[in-house]
Amino acid sequence: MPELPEVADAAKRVQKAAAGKTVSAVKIFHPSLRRRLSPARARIATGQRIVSIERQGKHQLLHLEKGDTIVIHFRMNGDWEIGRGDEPVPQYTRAAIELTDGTRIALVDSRALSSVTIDREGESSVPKLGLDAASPDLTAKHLREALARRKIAIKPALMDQRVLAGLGNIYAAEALWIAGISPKTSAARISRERLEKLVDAIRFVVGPKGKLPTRYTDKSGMHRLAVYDREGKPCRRCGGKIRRIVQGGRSTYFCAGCQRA
DNA sequence: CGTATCCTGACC
DNA sequence: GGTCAGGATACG
Repeated sequence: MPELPEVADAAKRVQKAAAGKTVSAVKIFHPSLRRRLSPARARIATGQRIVSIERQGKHQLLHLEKGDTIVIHFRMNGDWEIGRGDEPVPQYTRAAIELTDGTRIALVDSRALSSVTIDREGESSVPKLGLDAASPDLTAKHLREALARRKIAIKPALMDQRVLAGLGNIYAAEALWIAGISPKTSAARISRERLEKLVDAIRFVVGPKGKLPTRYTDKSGMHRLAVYDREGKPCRRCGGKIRRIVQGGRSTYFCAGCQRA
């Protein structure tokens, strides 16, 4: 569940299930995850109370009482499944945070690309991120400054977490369709007027803080998408054919009819 | 800038 | 069997 609203929702669920409680164990089940977070490192969390939960872009931070932090990133497929430690682990559980009250926060991820790290006090494995895409502080002016001197197309620029934190492949494409901007447009050369439209579109796809829209990215929400995964289908706005191109190694879907450079 | 890489599953 | 996948990083 990789896009920002899903991560925000996941962070809320873990907040509800874990805030103020004490970690009994962080368990790592998948070998590739264990390579990055050794059992010894995972034991740092044992016995510590989770004092707060924070989201930074698509990273979830569980702050522990001694100043250490568990940092989770779901990448493509990760999600939480919250249950009890005495139940069998869900399918595709790659790691789990178990709490002394019996709660188990399972990290499920069929592809096992999610990451879990533990930062000691003063360390940070979270890279430098741009303004959160759901931030009320996001303005056309801010976006213009963040995009200035970027010699890349707007679509990959929007996905660059240093420009704006939280937008992924689906929502970047959807926001550009809503704003009527071609994904190939040079990021630094978008007019102020179109940036205003783009900001509105970003607000729409990630939703206002605390009031997230129906998920686009689960099965029931996918049909709401205007361009993503709709290659060859008609554009809902102009009837043009939705096209697929590759930018930065990722699929970009757009309507060549009504998304102009 | 492009490409490979980390993984597994779905689909053709 | 091959290709693609909602992400991000490392490297040429």
